[in-house]
Amino acid sequence: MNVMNASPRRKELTRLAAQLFVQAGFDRTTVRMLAQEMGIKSGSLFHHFRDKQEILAAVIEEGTENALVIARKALARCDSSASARLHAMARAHLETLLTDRNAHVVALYEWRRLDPEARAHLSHLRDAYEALWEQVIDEALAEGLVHGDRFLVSRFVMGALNWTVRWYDPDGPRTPDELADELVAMITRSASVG
Amino acid sequence: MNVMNASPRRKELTRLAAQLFVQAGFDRTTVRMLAQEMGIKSGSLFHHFRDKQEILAAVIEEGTENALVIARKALARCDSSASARLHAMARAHLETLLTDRNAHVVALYEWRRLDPEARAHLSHLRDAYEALWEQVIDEALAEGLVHGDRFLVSRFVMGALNWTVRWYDPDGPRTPDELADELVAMITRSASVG
DNA sequence: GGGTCAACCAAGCAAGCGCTAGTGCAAATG
DNA sequence: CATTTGCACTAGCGCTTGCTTGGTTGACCC
Repeated sequence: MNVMNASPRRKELTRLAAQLFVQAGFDRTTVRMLAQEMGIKSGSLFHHFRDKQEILAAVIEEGTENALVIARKALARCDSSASARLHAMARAHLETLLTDRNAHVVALYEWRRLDPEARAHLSHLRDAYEALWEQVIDEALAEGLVHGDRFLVSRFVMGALNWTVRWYDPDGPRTPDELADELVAMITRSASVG
Repeated sequence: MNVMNASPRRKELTRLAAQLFVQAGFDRTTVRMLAQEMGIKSGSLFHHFRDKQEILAAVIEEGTENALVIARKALARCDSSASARLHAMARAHLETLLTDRNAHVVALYEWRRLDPEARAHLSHLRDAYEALWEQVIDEALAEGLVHGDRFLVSRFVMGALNWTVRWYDPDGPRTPDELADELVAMITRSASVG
């Protein structure tokens, strides 16, 4: 068995697994389906992953890590105004959500199927990501760009953004960036009112 | 077999099923688990429901119907200003979401497990509910209470509200009504800016 | 050119799954 | 009274599931 390394083969298999998990759901995706999609036999799967659970964990882990990387890059790239940083985070969030869509849909909908150990490990990753958001929201509150409770605002914003995976059509008229800007506009027009 | 009637017994079973579906997920909830929780044997289950799918459909149907009823009542009760109606919808949404929580969590997370026929039927119910929202948002746009695209605003708002099932703690300091008012405040402070 | 090792395969086990068939029985119905 | 109906039972069929086992292949290494 191949322990927990990150071979290129494993990455490819993880990507394929994410796709199937989205199409059929984790529980209804059988190891035989996974193997067939990967062009191997079901037994061979367990050379790459300890068990089916580990495949799920791998999918979610990679998606969340990508989200973290992209958000940090976006923040490093923009200037330090609260407005710019808020826009950057919203755009980065939708960028990962919609390009790495499969992995994130799995993370959103199959989280409860993780066993306790995997959930604990991945919780830390997710918390690190959410901490970025709360930090940016804090800055926006301090500049008077938005109003309200820091906890509530960040929850509402993330809810609105994550919900997009249920209705957004990449072939439609709107780009993810436009979406992000619209949301930020919706909650920041209040700025000059106080 | 008991066709599709709505006996009180069946309602009670549906409520219990919703609870189990939330705890374990639809696919991992076996008919034996359902039967045990209901105090009968697994075979007897199929006297009340045609198959397992029908139990899922019943759970979601009842939750959505309740949501519709409560939202309509709330709109009928409040005065006709866009602000009042917006608050009423948000409060009604959180009221159903958090009191009928099990059914709505199932609707949100297990929707894809419905077979095509059930999905088609329930889609109409859900569309009727969302139409209420879009109507109220339209009125708010017309009064200049909120700004932006009607489609986007309603999606963002419903996303923010539905996301609450993931983090809201009924034993915490905030009431659902406070939550609803905070969200409405977040998107309407922009009113006097234009 | 023997040894190593990741990658794969064929075959199948034990457990659990949704669901059916056939029956018992008390209350409602004529 | 006889019959129907509603609800529950027991027993188990037929199938799928995640995973294991034991072995083969071919590329690379000293």
